[in-house]
Amino acid sequence: MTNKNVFLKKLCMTRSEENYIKIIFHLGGNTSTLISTNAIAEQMATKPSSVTDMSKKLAEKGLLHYKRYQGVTLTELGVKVALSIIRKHRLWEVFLVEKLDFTWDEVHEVAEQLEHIKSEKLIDQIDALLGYPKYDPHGDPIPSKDGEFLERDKQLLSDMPKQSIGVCVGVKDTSTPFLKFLDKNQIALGNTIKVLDIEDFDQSLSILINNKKLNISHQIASNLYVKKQN
Amino acid sequence: MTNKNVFLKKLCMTRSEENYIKIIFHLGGNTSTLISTNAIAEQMATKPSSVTDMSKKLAEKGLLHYKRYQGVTLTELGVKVALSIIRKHRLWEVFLVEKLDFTWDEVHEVAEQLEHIKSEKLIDQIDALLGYPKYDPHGDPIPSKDGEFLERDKQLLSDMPKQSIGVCVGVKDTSTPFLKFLDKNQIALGNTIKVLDIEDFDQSLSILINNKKLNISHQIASNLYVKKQN
DNA sequence: ATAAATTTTTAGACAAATCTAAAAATTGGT
DNA sequence: ACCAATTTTTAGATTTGTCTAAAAATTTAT
Ligand SMILES: [Mn+2]
Ligand SMILES: [Mn+2]
Ligand SMILES: [Mn+2]
Ligand SMILES: [Mn+2]
Repeated sequence: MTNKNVFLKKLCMTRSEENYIKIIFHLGGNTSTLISTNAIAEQMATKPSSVTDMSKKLAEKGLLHYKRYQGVTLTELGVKVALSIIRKHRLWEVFLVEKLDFTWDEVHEVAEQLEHIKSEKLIDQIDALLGYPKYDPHGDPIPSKDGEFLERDKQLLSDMPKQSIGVCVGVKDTSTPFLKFLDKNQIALGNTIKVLDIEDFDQSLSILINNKKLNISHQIASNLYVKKQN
Repeated sequence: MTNKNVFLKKLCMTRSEENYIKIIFHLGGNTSTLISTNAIAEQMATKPSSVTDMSKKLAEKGLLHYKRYQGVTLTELGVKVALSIIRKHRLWEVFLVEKLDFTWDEVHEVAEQLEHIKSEKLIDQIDALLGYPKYDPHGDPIPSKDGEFLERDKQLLSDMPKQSIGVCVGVKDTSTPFLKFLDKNQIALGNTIKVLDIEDFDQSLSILINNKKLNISHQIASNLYVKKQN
């Protein structure tokens, strides 16, 4: 067991603290970019004053660097914690889809709860049961036990040129309406998509998927990730 | 969906409230027996004054009957809530043992967390995945979705007469030391036990299990449930 | 450079769940 | 029936995480 994992074990984090760390990570706090109080407040659906209070507490605990009026960045330890929560969230999502017949628009809400369960054995066994999956149902990468993960080579469908071909590998928007729309139009991860045409007027696309022609708006295309075929 | 299940859905219960309801049920609050403030405090590892506060809140919510200085009993709704938590707890315990290779002494701690996850679909799918089990790893019955469950025909091994035969169906003590002791001596649920002799001096038993003779103390026998063979 | 707008922090309050200490009610022994 | 012991409740304080309103710092615009 690494030295960092020992710290992880001793740290006792409340559910609220864990949610702050996770959201700061998603806002880019893993790099040295400073994350603003307001940005965190918006994501947490809370007030900036609450964020300030929590930032002080998390800095005290060694999870982030906080300078008044500047913003925060995660410490190395903070990144570790963030990755461990994201790992749990995404593994539970896979579990729900693979083992319990959940649809990909139902899993997020439940995973938000399950990600806070404290048991190292539990999540490692779930990982094993699932065969150590690399990606969650939305195409997002699952960090390994020691925090490693590969960001996939992907781009937005809306950034693909005419006549190019790609494989659908993820979604940017994970809202139920968007995912239901994809289901209705039989667009799923793994499908091959060819961009037939892009309309000058509104950037809407004509694509070939499942051997069928389909017209989709720019907004749809800008929320679908594909891996370009060379 | 029954009328009561509709109530269950609307009720939003905190983790602490759920734990109080569960413990009151286990103390016998499903009958009309009054449960004392002190008894609840002891089980909850909290102070009587805290129990009084919570009793008022839960009575306000319609989950229990509370009369000052008298004690509490669960309402019909309170019993429903208790059974739904116990159902979740025990199903998760089965899941951990059957699907994730947990041992029967490891499951309780994790189930204490998992029992509070809010998702009807989640627990119903776990139930289905497990093949609708009737008993948990410790031999305790699992309430069905609508709160029905059979208490098993069982008695303590220490209450069995000489020469009688029974099948081990449950444990009274679920502590790790006791369960580890049973593992070490290869005593498991489902095993047939014959009482060969009972020592007058200390009530220790000589039993036949797995075709081997074994001596166990009265304390061990008084924490093992068996179903008597006719 | 100064003023205006925005962001962030502070100060003080609140709800939930807990605690301690003291008061009130109940129970039990004689 | 009385006193003493026990149980239970009340009153007031504490911690966590949040809020509002006001003050302070920073950023943007003129
Ligand atoms: Mn998610
Ligand atoms: Mn996801
Ligand atoms: Mn248990
Ligand atoms: Mn059990």
